Amino acid sequence: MSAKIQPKQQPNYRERVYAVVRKIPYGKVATYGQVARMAGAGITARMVGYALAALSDEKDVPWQRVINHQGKISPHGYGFGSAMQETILREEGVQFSPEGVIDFNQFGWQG
DNA sequence: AAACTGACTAATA
DNA sequence: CTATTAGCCAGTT
Repeated sequence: MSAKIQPKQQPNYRERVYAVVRKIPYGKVATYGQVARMAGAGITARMVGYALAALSDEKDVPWQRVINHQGKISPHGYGFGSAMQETILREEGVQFSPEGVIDFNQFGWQG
């Protein structure tokens, strides 16, 4: 019997990160550290970034709503991915300061 | 297997 | 306010 199928873990830490990111409501933003803490122990701010980077084109995850704790968008890599992120957030109603900073007091997700 | 890198944060100076 | 250092852990080379 039996058979214990799956010889391996499934619990991808990424799934936990995505689950939290999906919870971010429209028009709100959260920091990597915040998401990491909500995802539970074992998840660090960097892991959130890796998970999102590995995400790729999953539209099921509002990765654009995740920003760094400075209230700004972190520089990605090549291309203007970060610029696109700002555009998307503006579309959602998020306002940016002249410096490109988002006011957590107004748009920060309080979960 | 060791070394390097990376969408981060917090603490210190 | 900026700059620097350390901690963090997974994925890649």
